[in-house]
Amino acid sequence: MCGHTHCKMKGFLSFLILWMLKNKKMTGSEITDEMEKRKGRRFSPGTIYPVLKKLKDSGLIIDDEEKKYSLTENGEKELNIHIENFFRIFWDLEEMRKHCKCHEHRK
Amino acid sequence: MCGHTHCKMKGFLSFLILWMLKNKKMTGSEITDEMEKRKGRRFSPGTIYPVLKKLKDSGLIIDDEEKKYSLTENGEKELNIHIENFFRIFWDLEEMRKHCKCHEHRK
DNA sequence: TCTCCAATATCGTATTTACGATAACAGTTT
DNA sequence: AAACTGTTATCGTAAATACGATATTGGAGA
Repeated sequence: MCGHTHCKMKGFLSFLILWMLKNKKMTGSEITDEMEKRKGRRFSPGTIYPVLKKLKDSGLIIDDEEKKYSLTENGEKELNIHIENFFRIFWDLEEMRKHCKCHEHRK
Repeated sequence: MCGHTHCKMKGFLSFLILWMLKNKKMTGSEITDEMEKRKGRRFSPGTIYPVLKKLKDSGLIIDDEEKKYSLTENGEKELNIHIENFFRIFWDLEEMRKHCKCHEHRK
């Protein structure tokens, strides 16, 4: 997939994890699977779990006996802030989408 | 602006610069100004100019006598790839926007 | 020409993000 | 209990991204 390009756009993994957990409790491996669908490439465990640990230590997510993670109240607040920022930065997303005629992925 | 949060979401600066240049020739300082509007915070010159240099060295952008940068053909191609990837990763943006009732920033 | 000023550029470093390898752990099956 | 398997977790390191300070450049005006 995605050929060799120059800007790698690192840096929205924890944001996406928060977003995914907003909709559904998930385990680490479920998160890994879902991320793969989005990115096209599989993140290594050495990427996912440290992020989960960081988010947990920061009090943004918690896990239950089954290792299913979900958002805390703070996590929810922080997610909202991030979404706000995100749409301020990318305020012209619609134009961008039109530009490349991006056919809805995954509908 | 944006209070202290945990995930910093670095990593879309060169992407955004390519996108901005798609629409309009710009100088370094114009790019800095525009980025400030998006991010809410001013990037330091030590951030902007190295990125411009990298993009130029990679043949994605060129500058004219007036130091106005614009996309090359390769730059255009690469931008399109990035946009494709972007919308695959964030395929559920609409849901996200609805979720936070993000009032359109900036018209 | 000389001075001033903003824009541009570079340097060294800090921080963040991600990787690969490997280890610990839990549940199943034999 | 022992071996197997997939998930979870940690460690050290590499790469990407951004910062702050500083240097350089190129006019505009005195």
